[in-house]
Amino acid sequence: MFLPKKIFQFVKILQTTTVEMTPVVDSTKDIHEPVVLDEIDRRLLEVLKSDGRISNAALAEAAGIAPSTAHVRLRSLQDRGVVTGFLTSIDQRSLGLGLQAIVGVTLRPGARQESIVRFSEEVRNLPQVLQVFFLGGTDDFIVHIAVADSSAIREFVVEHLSAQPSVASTRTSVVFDYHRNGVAASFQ
Amino acid sequence: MFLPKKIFQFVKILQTTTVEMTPVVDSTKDIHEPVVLDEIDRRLLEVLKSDGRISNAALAEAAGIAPSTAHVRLRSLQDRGVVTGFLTSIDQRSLGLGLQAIVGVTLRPGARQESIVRFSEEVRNLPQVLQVFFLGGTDDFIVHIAVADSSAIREFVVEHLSAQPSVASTRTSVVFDYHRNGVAASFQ
DNA sequence: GGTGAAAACCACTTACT
DNA sequence: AGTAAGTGGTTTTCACC
Repeated sequence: MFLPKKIFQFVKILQTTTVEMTPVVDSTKDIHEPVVLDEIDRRLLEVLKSDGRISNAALAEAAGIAPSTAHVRLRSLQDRGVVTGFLTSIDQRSLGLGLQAIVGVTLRPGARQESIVRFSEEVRNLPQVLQVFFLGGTDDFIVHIAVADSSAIREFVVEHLSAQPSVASTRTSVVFDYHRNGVAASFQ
Repeated sequence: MFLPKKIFQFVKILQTTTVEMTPVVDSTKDIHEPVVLDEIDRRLLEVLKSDGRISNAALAEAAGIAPSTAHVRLRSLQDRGVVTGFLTSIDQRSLGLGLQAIVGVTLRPGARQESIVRFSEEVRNLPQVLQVFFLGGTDDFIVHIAVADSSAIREFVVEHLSAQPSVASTRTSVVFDYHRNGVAASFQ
């Protein structure tokens, strides 16, 4: 050994330290640390929930704080993952999609996990699809779609759902009325 | 605005258990005049759909038009009812609502219309409720809720759904995963 | 309907408490 | 963590094409 014993030990400590720190940093990505929201945060969210395009000045006034504070607060909410995006509510009829439906899908028990994953990813990226809920219960997932007419519903179900080997059955219900109170973030 | 008229029509359809969609479209009162969207409108909507807080300047550039034009266009889309609002997507866990569920509700055939109307209006304004779909099919409507834990699901179902005399049965499914492509406007 | 220019307005940073 | 002030940029109007 060319290094004195003391230095060798020191290096060892450094190596140990490095090895210990790395997993801690990595795991923080997955572990959801609890977000603490105070009264002002909640007031900001309450306003933003239904008016995502409000100006910072108006938002500040609604929450009773200075505009600069509101600005910092909102960015903090985004950084902490509380606010995950700003969306525009669009009347589907205007897009020529005057009919909405809920399709419940039951998968075959024997379906391979990989094919289910690939299938669900395909489904949720189809243009007709507004939302997909993956469930534990009777249905394995339900799909909320907007289409032009009833034949387009049938077309969607036959082409993209029933045709899949993983799918055991589907159950379609026409949406007669729809009401939304808030927008939940997609699961990460 | 809760538009009792529409609900009444919906209830009527349910009671006759005939899946007819024609009566739902109100042909007597406000006929929905067709909205014509050109290519620029569609480009604006495509951008706004997933970024409701984009600056007017950036929106204009994305659509290849002048900021002043984009401004007029967007206001026109709002005036014509194509864009019905700007919303903020909020992570429900941050609000202490770490569990989501879908509850399918079947109504008793003999339930009186008035009680059903009052009931549905109550349900859709509950704080736990994210969305309500009124359906023609097995379930009469389904409710998407976000709550703190599984006991809160049970509490919600028992207190606000099962307790109602109009309700014949409920079917609850826990949401394991959720994906949203766009936000549809609540039916008017 | 689309645009450029001007005025009003706002976002965002900095310095300070 | 909150605020006030400043500046650089943006929204919004309007006359004109």
